[in-house]
Amino acid sequence: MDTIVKTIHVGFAKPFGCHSCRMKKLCIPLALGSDELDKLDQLNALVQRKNPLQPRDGVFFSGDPFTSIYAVRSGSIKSFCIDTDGREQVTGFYLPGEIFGWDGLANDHYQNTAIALETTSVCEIPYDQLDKLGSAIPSIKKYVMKLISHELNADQRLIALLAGKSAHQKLASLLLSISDRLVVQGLSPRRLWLPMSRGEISNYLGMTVETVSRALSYFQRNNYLHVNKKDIEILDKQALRSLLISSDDTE
Amino acid sequence: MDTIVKTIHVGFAKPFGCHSCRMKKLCIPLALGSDELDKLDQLNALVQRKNPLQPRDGVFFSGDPFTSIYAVRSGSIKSFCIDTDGREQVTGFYLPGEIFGWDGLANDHYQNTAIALETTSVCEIPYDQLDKLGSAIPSIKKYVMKLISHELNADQRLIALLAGKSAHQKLASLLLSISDRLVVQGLSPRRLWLPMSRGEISNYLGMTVETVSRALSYFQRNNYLHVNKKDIEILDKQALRSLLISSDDTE
DNA sequence: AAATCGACCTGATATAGGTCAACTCAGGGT
DNA sequence: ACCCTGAGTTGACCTATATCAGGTCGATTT
Repeated sequence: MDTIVKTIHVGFAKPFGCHSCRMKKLCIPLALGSDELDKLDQLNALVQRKNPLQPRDGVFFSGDPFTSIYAVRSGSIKSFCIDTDGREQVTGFYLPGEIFGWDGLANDHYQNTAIALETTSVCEIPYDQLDKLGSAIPSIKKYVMKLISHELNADQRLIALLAGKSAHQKLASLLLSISDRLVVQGLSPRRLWLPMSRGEISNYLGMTVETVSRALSYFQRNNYLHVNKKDIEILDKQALRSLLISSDDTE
Repeated sequence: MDTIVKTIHVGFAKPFGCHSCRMKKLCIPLALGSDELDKLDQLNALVQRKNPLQPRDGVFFSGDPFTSIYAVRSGSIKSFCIDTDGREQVTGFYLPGEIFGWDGLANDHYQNTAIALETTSVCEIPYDQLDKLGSAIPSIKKYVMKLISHELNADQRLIALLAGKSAHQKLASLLLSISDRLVVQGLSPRRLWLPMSRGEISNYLGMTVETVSRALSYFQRNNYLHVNKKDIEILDKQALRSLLISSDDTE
């Protein structure tokens, strides 16, 4: 089966390429203006679709030479680094249509390790080729800058969250963020499946597993959510949002 | 006086340009390889040296259209954003030779506000011109990417700090970071002047003023530091470092 | 089906750091 | 010289969250 797919891929225009990818509305092809859609082939040519990853499989590891950025096609990715005292710090979760791997740019080596949280497929986009394409197509170049800068903004939002918010606020913020990102994929904003463990959530948000668990129970008790393991249904999105806009955390 | 300086600037090579800037070893000119130093004039041509800023003066404000990045020439800058609940969150401090303003790239508008912490002079580098120069000089383009990516890495270090470290560790980390950054300026790593208030430090590190104050007192009691208002002398750098590598926080 | 294991939840207790309040000190204005 | 004002420090107290210690449940192995 695998070899058949490979056979089809090799050679001419890839039938399963960016053209037919259900993420094309979110991903790099978005860089192309409507008058440049003919250039999609050029973009498509440099994207390497990888074999599916199993849970815990790595995409790249801290210290690896930086070669490429990656787009999530399906599944999900967590990235993390090991800080000075050997502790693992989760720095991001990436869902379908999202791009990761920029952190390697500064030192030509990835700072983070990126692993699959579930069965996941990613597209590899070699950076030097993307860069060349950027020189030829200004809209690509501009879009690349935007993607990086977007990552910067995401990190700064996380900084504000970690520096200033309570456990309930942090968790509400993460759930709402995931919900929003499911919406742009065309999925329901109410039902969500958390691909990461409680431990990974707690690490990302700078708290303990117990606190995450208790916060989820609290949200459930107050009918903000219905929680069933990693399956979450948002019952009262407004309540979660209001946790964030005021400091009113009281029941 | 102002007009005289302007007159001198206009026309040919600027006598106070990048050539003579004492930060040129740290700043954008670093992008040029030794065989490209003749191109420094091109770079120099697009840099606009601004009049000195007074404390609290803004360089740009959240929401302003993104036009330029900025380099600190002397003095210091803090950048901050206002998050969902109206709270101010400090996202960075910038010392001489450091570049700020990248966060505007994502939305063509600055997300942060940047203000001077003391009497400060900055150089404005219009982004579209820098970008054009990048197309002509590959080393510039590469360097620009590195600068942005550096900012990403800095944010991720801050995330790890905020998510996982104690108050003592956070403060030690900031002090060591500032010390390191003074060294690259050729200044003493032991004596430092903190241009920001205790409140700004505490906000940046996600804690309260009182805790910052107590942590400084603790460091002083243990002869890690000598503290005199904003004047800090590092007496035992190794002790501060060891706070970071193990979780051994005990006296 | 018994045993093992890992992820998650919950309760009891401890503590780091937040909150509140008082005080000092250094400018700056009049 | 006097009062303000705002930044910083310190102490007393309190609370959100960490820590510790069992539990439950479901999946996997034997």
